[in-house]
Amino acid sequence: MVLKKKVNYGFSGYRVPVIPRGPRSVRRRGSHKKTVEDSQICAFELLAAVAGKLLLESEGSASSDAAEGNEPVIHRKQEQHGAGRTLRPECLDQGSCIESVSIAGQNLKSTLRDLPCVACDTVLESPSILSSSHLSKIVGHDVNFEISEIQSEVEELPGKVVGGSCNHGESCDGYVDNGIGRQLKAEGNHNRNTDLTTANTFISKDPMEIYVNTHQLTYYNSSVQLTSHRDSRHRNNVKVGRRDDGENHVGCSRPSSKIRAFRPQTRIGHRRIRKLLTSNFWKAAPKLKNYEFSNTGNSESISNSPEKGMKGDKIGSTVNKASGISSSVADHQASFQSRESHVKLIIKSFKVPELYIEVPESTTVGSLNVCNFPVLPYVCQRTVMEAVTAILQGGLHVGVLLRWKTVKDDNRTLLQTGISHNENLEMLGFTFEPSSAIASPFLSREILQLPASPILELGLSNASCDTPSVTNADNNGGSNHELTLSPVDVLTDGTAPDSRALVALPAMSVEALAVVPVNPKTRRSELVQRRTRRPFSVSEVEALVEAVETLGTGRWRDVKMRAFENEDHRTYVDLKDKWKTLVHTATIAPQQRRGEPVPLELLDQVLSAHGYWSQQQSKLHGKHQTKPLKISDAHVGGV
DNA sequence: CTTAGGG
DNA sequence: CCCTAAG
Repeated sequence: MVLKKKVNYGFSGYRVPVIPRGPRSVRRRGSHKKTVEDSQICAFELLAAVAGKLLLESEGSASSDAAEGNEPVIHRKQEQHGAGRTLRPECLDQGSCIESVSIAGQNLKSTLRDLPCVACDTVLESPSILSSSHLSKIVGHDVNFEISEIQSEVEELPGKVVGGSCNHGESCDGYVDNGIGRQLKAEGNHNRNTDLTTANTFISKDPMEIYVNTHQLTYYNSSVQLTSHRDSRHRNNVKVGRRDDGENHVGCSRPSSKIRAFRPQTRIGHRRIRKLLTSNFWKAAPKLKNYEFSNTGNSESISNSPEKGMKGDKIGSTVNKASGISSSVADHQASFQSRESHVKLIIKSFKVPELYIEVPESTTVGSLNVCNFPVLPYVCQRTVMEAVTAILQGGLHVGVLLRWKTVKDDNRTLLQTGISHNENLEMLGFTFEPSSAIASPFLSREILQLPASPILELGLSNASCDTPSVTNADNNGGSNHELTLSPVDVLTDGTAPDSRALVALPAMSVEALAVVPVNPKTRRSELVQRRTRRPFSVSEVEALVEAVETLGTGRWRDVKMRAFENEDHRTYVDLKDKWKTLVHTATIAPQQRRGEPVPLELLDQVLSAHGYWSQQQSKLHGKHQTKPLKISDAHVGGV
């Protein structure tokens, strides 16, 4: 808030306003210098949160996934890099300290770790290479981890849970019966964890390794990457977010290929997510036709088909399309004997898309089930874990994208589709779409804002002009969420410089979010809290009045910049609203006024300024805007 | 993103 | 304060 010299006008002569109001397009926007957020701290916070959780989880959990490590693994380097299970405090001060955290009790490790290593040595005759059994296993395995932890909640939430993977083209129609005897089923998933009926049986023996970089949490190399940043606009909240840094890669063993990441819809950043979560989200839910919410009674049955439910609107055409083919799975075995050229694909890693966790200040620490991790007392590990869990537990649908287009025909061969052993695999991508529509709800209990269901896209291309745009954007001060389109820097894993890689890319599924609310009315209060009320102080009013006197009533942004630049909790809309109320207050009888009394003098100023600008506005009507103020000529007569 | 208004 | 239509 900035208090400036009072401007007297109207009675004692008005001073020509500073900036004539011109076309907005012409007026410069002023400096959008938002301080670069301290992403490192946040990253660490996230790490800490996760780490704490993981550490706890790891306690008492066996660690051997070898039993299931039958999948062919190629490119699996550094996987042991993060074998350690401790988080070193020293990292706090390091700018690029990479630590690993092992997570036990979750199957992520084996699955995620292997996921990137999915090598299609065998020829897959079906286009759905990605849906090969390997992937299915991996994903399915992974996806269902920790269901036990949220089981109780699952039971309360209608929704569908798709098995982590589907085999042989079967549709992934796992679902959750919301009845009393609700069960989680994963149809079509004949791999491990096929039966989700007893959800709580999914206890991974394999620790999940997380490589953490203080700057960004990274599930590196066959890992899921999590990065975080802080949104300056929501400093009142604790958030754990992911930044769109592209460092996930899926590799294709094919030399000569180059990697590029493409992120068709990365634009869906915090802001948008927030928007969805805060308003549209709830309203949209009722519109869904493929879901039935019946948490209130009667049948309570819910069924939703990802393919149907995902179609429809707004975001993610890619996603939607992808879902269309996600349920098909190539018959890995059948193609095994083929002697055709093989297309080798390796998914080295992929990152978890948006992890958006927002916790209001008013939330008590206890309610968050705070972890005992010293670093981040206010971020509850559980919250973070649930966020992750919610994203993956429901399973993933895999879609194939070729040159940004969804490959819909599952029956065509890879060759026919254009994915051949000889050609450069151009922009071959995969989409990992969370198949669980009920994932988010689990978080709602303690996370006030749900993370959007993510879609992981694995893109492959031979483009060589990879440009790490992330860096620039990050330094751009503020618009971290706007990182889009730019190719993500390719990580070739050093040892395989020529290998192609699929880059995991995030995307958001709006539809998925829309499906979440079981009971909109209830959820809303839980998830989207109103900002805490913050009555304007007299000094703030003074600053506001002063600014408005100078700038007028139609330039709230400028008013904000001028007088409340450093008060993030006061948006220009707030200022506008306050002015509105001030005018109203000044208009009504003193007896009717409430709240902290505003000095009469100020109210008088409000009144006069309001009157002046209103008049000015009317005067301007039809006149040149470049000469809005002619007051000097015709001094507004005194009173 | 901003404005302008209604809720 | 929130939500939205408009620009």
